[in-house]
Amino acid sequence: MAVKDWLPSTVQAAGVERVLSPGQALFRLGDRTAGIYEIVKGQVQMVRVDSTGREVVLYAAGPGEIFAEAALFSPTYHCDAITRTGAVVRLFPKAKVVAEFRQNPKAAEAFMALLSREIMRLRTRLEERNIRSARERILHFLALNADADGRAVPLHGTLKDLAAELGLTHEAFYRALAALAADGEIKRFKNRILLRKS
Amino acid sequence: MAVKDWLPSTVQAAGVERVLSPGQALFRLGDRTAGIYEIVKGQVQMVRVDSTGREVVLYAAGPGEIFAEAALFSPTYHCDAITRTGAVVRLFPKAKVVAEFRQNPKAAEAFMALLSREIMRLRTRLEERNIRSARERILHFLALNADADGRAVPLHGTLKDLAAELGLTHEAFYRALAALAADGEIKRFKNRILLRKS
DNA sequence: CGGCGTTTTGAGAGAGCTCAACATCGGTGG
DNA sequence: CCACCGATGTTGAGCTCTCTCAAAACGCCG
Repeated sequence: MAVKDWLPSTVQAAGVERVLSPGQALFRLGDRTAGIYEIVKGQVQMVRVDSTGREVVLYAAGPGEIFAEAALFSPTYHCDAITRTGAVVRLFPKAKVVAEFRQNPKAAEAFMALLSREIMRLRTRLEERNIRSARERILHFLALNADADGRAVPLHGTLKDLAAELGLTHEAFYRALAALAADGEIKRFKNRILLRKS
Repeated sequence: MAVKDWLPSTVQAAGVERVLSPGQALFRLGDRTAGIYEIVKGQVQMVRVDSTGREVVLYAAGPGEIFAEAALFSPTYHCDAITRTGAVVRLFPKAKVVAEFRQNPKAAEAFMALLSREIMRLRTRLEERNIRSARERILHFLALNADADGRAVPLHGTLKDLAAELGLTHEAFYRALAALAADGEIKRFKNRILLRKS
């Protein structure tokens, strides 16, 4: 998922960092596409303005994420990218990236594989959201994020972040977690959760 | 989105149709990957079995959708694909597709562009689900699916299907639609919805 | 120690879900 | 042509679950 794992070093070297202050736009709808971005720090929102002038958020990207991949295949951007809180991003120039893909099928394949995996991840998260019950949604997540042994689930960010990723308020999430622990379905630890043995 | 719009005709010609009866598996976890599939009719679920033996649905793909793209870049499948209701699918053999990508960078780029667009669509749908209110979620959808004029939204499947796509029960969806129409926010027609002029 | 963000628990209200009944539409066959 | 049937579309009533607002305990870091 991280850029360094798939982008050839020649292209990585061409990455340019840019610091954005709160409220600043990274690009606007109609701008000529510069390349793809990786978020180093902060958050960037993809925003479109609808016919009534209201802002519609397409997506909020966070640290480590790559976004505007579609820019590689379009002459202009199709939405605005704005950071509310300020952010640091790294730009990989379109020309470099596309040239690399053309002369190096391996790199192209690696990129396709990356995109495919991202699609799968997104579809899974979407399916997750179809589960109404907080309890069941959490179990769905845990089942799919368990280690090889199928029991230990490593936790990365804070629980609060995880609640947001699951589309729950943190209160509902904490309560459901507590209930699962009380029922013996899970055991909670510092940075991981253990699922009950079958 | 449809296969015929991006897949080179040489590869398209290699497509093989297959009819699945209800409950039948298209492939199983660990099977050698055969290629990518397009769903012609019916529905196919991607399923993984968790450590407790419970089935966890990763994704449910419907007519017109392409799935198992990741199979192109992996020797084996990472989940089961099963149809509950029966389905017709078309298989595009991995070897043909990959060979085409290697010798035809244009085809590879078209595929990357397709994947990128799918990612954007999925991210948008995910963002949509973060909107709790049925009314606001529907407005979000309408704003982003309006025609060039920004007012007319064409409807494709049934309203019931749309409700499911938005993650709402059809009742809640119908009610919210009725309320929007009553408030003059939208006007409903046979196969489209008109948004109120700004 | 002091301050900030996370984690936790409480109480209440509201929104959407569930179950249910009915209307409407399109297709099928007598 | 009409009766029938299934699926979609629509509305009602009640309930449950999550959200919201609130407050407090906890842990971490300067």
